[in-house]
Amino acid sequence: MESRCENCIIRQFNSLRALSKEELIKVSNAKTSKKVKKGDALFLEGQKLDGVYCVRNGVSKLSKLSSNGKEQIVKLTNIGEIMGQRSVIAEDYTNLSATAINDMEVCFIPKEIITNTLNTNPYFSLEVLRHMAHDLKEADDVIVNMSQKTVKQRLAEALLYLKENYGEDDNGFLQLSLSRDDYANIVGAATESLIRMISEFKKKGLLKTEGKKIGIVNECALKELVDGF
Amino acid sequence: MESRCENCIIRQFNSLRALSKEELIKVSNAKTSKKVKKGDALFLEGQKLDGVYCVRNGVSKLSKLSSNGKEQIVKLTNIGEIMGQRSVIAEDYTNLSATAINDMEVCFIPKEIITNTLNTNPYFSLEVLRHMAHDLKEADDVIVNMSQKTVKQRLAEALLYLKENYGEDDNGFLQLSLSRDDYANIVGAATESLIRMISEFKKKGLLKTEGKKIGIVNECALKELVDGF
DNA sequence: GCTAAGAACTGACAATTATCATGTTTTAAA
DNA sequence: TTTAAAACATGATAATTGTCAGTTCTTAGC
Repeated sequence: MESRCENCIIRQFNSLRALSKEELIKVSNAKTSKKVKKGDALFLEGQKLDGVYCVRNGVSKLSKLSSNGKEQIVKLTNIGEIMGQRSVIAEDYTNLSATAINDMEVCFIPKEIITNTLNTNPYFSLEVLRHMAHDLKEADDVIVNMSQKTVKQRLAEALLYLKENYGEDDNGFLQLSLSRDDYANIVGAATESLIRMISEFKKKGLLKTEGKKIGIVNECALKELVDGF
Repeated sequence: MESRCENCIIRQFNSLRALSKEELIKVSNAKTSKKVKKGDALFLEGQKLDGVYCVRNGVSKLSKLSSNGKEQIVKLTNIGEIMGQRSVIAEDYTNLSATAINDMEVCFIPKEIITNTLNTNPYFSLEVLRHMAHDLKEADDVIVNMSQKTVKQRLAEALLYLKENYGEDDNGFLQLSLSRDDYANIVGAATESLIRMISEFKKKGLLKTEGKKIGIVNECALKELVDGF
């Protein structure tokens, strides 16, 4: 009982919305659905991708290993996002690994369909271009944050981002629950440093925790922290 | 005595090579040439661009101010590169400032020409897409470097990059001469720290300096430094 | 429910990097 | 050529962040 792209609301959020009905039918016929368990990899850095992944459900982290063996998370995906575009377009190995943070449903679209459509439908190209332009801008922002902000500021920013993008549960805890390790790899700090910072925020009444769950208590204070007090 | 894009070798290096003869003629008729003095800005962060700049000569830095007032250099341009694409495509304000590092000659191409061509020539779109994909990959690499490598490693990497991309003069000094401030803003460190590091490298026989000029003496040692000794 | 594995956490300490203060050299303009 | 401004450089010190060594808490599998 496969669902059809033509009826999929999610495509409104990504570049597939630029496709004509005929093109969508082609995509739908070629695509395969896939379930990915929490913790499993969708693809690994350095692999060659045969297509792109469209996220129907769940969240994944895009990360890269540095030469010292530490992981750096470059981006978290949202529902509707397409992963692996960069690599397919540049006909290049992926520069990032994708790992499911919670259980995911994704659709795999073979690269031939994508490249064909890019060659024939300029609206699609343009749409992909816009998305990539957006990613590039965000990447620039991350660069500046990494080099100019303290771990404290980057953590504050990350927490606000998580609330903004993935929401919170009924008890005011962040919906997306990451390990402390993941937090450290987003912020770009040692896990111990990160944990200490969370404790500090908790002591100051900015956060609350319950097991691995984290909740934002004083959002304003966090926002002030982001641009140095 | 304006030169014509049709005869310009430089376009081989950028996405304009995907244009047909007729399209090139249109571009050439619409473009204006411009000289930019060392230190002058081509555009500023937050501006709306009416077109893109094609670099004929000289080098510029693309940078962003962080909230603490420090500048972070995100990228140095090469000859043939097109600046401002991201902003024109996303119909967005620029997220970066562009400043000439030495005297430059650039061609300004109005955005209407660019967007029109994007809408009608899928090869052009694809070519732009490839370039943007490449930039995105590089940006990811910078993120990882910023968060996982030490200042020492990032400096070593920057120096090797400068040699690789802009060459050295007859006496073995880097052709592109940057201020210590610029180095600090590339590497993402305080200027004093950066200067200290250069002194250290010099003491260890990795570099030589003469005024502001820097020359690489022991390239192998620098390369080893990049991935932790 | 018990238990082992792995997260989460804490402390002590070391390394890295920033800041402030100050002196020296270079550069460019009068 | 002089001179003021800017760039370069160094020392002393403080702040930030990482590392190592360990303890406690959680959780999944038996």
